[in-house]
Amino acid sequence: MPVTTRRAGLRERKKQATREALREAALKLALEHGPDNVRVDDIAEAAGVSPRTYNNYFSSREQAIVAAVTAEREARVAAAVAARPAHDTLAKAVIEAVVEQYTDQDDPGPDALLLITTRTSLREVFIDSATAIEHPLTDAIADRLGDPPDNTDRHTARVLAASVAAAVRIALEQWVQPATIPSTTGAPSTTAGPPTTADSPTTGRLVVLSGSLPDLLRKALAPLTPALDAAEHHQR
Amino acid sequence: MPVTTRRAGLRERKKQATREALREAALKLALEHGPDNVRVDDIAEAAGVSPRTYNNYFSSREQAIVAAVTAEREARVAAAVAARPAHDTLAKAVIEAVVEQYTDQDDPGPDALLLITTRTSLREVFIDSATAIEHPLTDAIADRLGDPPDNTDRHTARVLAASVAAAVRIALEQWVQPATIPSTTGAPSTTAGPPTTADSPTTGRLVVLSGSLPDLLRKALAPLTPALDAAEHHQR
DNA sequence: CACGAAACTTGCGTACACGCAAGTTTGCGT
DNA sequence: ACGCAAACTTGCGTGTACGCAAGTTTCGTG
Repeated sequence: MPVTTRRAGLRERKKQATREALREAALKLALEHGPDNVRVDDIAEAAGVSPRTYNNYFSSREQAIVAAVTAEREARVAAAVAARPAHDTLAKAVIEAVVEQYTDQDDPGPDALLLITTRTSLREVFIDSATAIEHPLTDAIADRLGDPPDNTDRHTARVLAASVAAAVRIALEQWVQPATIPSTTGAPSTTAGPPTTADSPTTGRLVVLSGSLPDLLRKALAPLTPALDAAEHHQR
Repeated sequence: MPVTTRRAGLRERKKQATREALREAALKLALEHGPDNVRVDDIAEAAGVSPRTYNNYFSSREQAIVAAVTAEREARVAAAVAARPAHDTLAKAVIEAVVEQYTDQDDPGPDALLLITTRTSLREVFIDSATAIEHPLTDAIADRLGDPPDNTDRHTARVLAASVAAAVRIALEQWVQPATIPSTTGAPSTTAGPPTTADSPTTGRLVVLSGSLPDLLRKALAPLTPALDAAEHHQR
């Protein structure tokens, strides 16, 4: 092994480079030509890989664009929880870590956010991206609860992490909500009819980000505080 | 309007009939020829509709098969919560309703369950089906909390419902888990490589349903009890 | 330093999802 | 009873997802 490979393998770095290239190419093209006028072939070409390779990294066209905005928040949230002082309540640690990581976003740029909030499919993927924190967060919470590392169950930690993820999801949902929607409460297949047309096609940026994200996050996480506290007290 | 149309419109009934026909056709064919040897065209043909219509009812091939097993559990869970006696704790109402509805399943048949647990893609859709209870459950919980009906926020109810859904999802996940998996902790695109091969292709029914579903549900829901209780007390 | 295995890329082929613009059915108002 | 509008179905066309079986690169090891 020559000194040229400084850290953690060349392979891994190339992979990350490709991933980032795809992310940024996707976002750039989407901003330039509009999200619907970008085919995966374009993204792949702009990133210098084959279209097939694109799908080795992202399983849908929207994921790449959204990934450019969310970057690797999942891992960072979990790390932030672990980094909170030990005397913090579990509830406080989680809430502060989440708010912190979603606030000091490395500014995706307001244009990128507009892009995502405008198109329904992008909104959905963006909102669902919150569930990605579930697994890392499970580890972080289990750690704080003092769970034995070999314990494969970790019921409580898993449920709490999933609940936190769900709360974050709801906060994001409210944040990017296009003002007041008509109805659309049921499952995606409730109406069944082909009038599955768009929501606001050329309405042109009427979406307003309702409320500040930190506030929404705190409000959404507040109801979970009792559960987090209880888990903490019960465990020790 | 002649007396022939007895209740709730002919249109609606036809739609439900088509939906059910598709569900059952999908399950039947999947059981006969194996889940991979069934194309949507086959399902559509067996149900007597065009392939295009299939996608007006289900947005993926797996959804129809899973829907045949889960039927309309979402709505029934919400109804069950509303039906619990008024003196019940919110926590108790929710837990009992969930357990009840997932226990007295109109027996999908063990073969159907095996089918779902065997194939990874089916497992995923099945597990995700738990999130469908979120919206009905939000209404039911908001109702019990005495939220004003015009209140469009209902932060607490939404978060609690989402958390319950997440807990149910985790219980189902554990229930259909194929024994002990190696790792697979990260997001679906973490490994990135095309070695995206199957998990247990011809292993032939080695999956064992670990533990009884009611037990798993109660264990998963238990950590949320404090949050449910707190919401209830705070609201009145 | 060379070699073999494992990881990754890529082209190909197939199946799928879905917008669109007809054509058909249902249901409601008059 | 008639007719129109909304709901639903369907064929078509395009773009997308992904298994497979090469070809290529990386990496550990003797």
